[in-house]
Amino acid sequence: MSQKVSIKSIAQQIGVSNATVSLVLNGKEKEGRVSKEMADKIRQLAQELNYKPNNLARGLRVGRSHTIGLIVADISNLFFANLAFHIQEYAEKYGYTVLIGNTNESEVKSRSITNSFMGRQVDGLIIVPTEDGEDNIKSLLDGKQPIVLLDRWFPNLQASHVIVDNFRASKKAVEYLINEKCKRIAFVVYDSKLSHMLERKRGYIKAMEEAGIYDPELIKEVRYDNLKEDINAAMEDLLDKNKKVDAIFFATNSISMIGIRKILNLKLRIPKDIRVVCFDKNDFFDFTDIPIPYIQQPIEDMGRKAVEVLIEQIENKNFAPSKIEMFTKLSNED
Amino acid sequence: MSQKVSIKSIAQQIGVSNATVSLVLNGKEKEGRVSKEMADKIRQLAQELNYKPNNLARGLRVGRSHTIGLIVADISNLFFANLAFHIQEYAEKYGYTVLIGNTNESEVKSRSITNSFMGRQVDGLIIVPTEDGEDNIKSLLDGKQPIVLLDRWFPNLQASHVIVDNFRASKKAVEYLINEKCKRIAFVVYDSKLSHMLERKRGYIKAMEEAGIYDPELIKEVRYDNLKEDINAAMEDLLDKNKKVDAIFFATNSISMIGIRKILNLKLRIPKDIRVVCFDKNDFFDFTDIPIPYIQQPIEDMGRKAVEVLIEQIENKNFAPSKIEMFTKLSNED
DNA sequence: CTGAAAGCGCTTACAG
DNA sequence: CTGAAAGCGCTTACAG
Repeated sequence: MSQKVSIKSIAQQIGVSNATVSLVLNGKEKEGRVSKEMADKIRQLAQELNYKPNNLARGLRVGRSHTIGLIVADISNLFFANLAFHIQEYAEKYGYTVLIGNTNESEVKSRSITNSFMGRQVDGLIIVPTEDGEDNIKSLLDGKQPIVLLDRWFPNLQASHVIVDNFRASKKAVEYLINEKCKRIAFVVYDSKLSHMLERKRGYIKAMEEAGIYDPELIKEVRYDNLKEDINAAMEDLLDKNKKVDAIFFATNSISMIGIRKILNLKLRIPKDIRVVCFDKNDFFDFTDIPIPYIQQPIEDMGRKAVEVLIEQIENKNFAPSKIEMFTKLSNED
Repeated sequence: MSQKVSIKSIAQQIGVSNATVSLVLNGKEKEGRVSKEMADKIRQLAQELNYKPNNLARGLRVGRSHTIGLIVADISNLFFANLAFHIQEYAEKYGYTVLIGNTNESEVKSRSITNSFMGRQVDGLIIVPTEDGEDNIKSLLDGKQPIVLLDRWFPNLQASHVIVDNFRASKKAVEYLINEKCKRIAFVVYDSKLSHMLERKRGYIKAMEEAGIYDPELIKEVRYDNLKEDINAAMEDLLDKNKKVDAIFFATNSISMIGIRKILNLKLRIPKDIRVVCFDKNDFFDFTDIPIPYIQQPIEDMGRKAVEVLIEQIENKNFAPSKIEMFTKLSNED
């Protein structure tokens, strides 16, 4: 029943044109110079009939859907879930609805989601790109599609992005450990060519080199699609007495999650036997006396900025790309 | 550029009608009895021009958007994030895209999301309803809108739902504690009239009564919008020596998260000083030697069922409501 | 085998 | 002050 109420049906009942009803219902009665009485009559009937505008039709007509697509690696990862939450909140504030897609770090999946979202006429995309995603992003850019990359970006592309100071953060985290007298600091990181991983690795190496204690053997690269096994193997290797590793820096929350569990399973104590620092926090940090300093990302601000930059682009197609790098801090500093 | 490729432009370039192009591109050439040559020609040009169908327009015409709305309390809560993940996966399998909204347990927010989603012509809704949501659900039902309630439901409404065996699970959890010789078992639960909370409370009371150890003072109700303070106060009261509480059953993961932290802050040991059982797990359970049995919900299956039931309804409007109650188990049983 | 037309619900020039 | 018409991109009867 109520589904059937359209501008047309209201117009017919009152005996007025569709245009008049549309004008009034969009609060543009002044432009249309509709009489106050008629406007009130229309509004009242619309209310009575419980009229709900069809935004699909509106979008088709005005060429804008007021929908944005958000493409993340995995919404069930806390980092992305929090990002998604804030992105939705801010998008809503600006009158946009958010479609969410999960790539699971697969570029094939990423493309199919992109296509599906484009088919749904999203006005723009916020994308956490995958490792082989550069070509796809490039063609979106070429097609003048408003996009903003999030968390990761491609140095060769003129795409807007919102990221954190991965190099600096990583370097600081390692320097903190060095300051705490650690000499053999290991680094567990994704085997990935993505910018954020490369930068975190570069920060680690830089700090180690400056301290004159860099040893490539202390870097362990793990694969996303074999994560648990790779991390466990890496940890067993690193924690071998002969390696004399006295600290481990984990490059992401998903890695630290598994890595720390392994340390505890091996009955090693943190920080007595080994020190630990992580990029990003995990929920469980709050539930333990174990001191685990971590690099804090400004998740809400990242989400907000991503939305704002995207909407700027949507509403002004000639907007120059915004490249935003946000600051992180170590959880134990002020 | 590429945005501009439509069925019409393809039709014009080839010199054929829109209908023919539409038929071919939808693989309905047999129905239209289009010649193989023409069909190939059309397909090829569509490919060359990188034609992407406009699903908004299609949806407007056929009266189905192939979009479903998912309304949860908070996507940054792990339970809902996991549900959302699986719901998206299954929805995609059936060719549906998912819109996600967060109510933060506010019925006002819930209504505004519902309205927004309806305006976007979702084909159906999967809803985790809020406390005062019954009226709103009822009117959706009256409007023949396909919906399925998730996690919580309203006994008085003929609405499809996917829930778990809250009463039984709760009773079993308490019986487990009783079996472990606990006598003063407390229960921390939301102050809520929602079905799942009432059932969990009923299960607790039933088990306590059967054992002849029920004491209303052992039940603490906490408010969603003052969660941390209420739980901390409740815990301090319960853990007062005079109360002799020897076990606590937490009714949700969000409650146990704060409650357990409080126990640890008070330097009490689990299970030595106090035993704990939870509804739902938290990430950090894996990172501690503390034994915390919890009631395991079949999250993926819940998501899958919700999608399947909804799509059944969408595709067959006369489908009778499906009321699905799924089994949980205690994490330490087989 | 294919075209012409109508219509989904809406908005926006244009005309009077 | 208001109406008639066109058109967003698509699909579906209908006609030939």
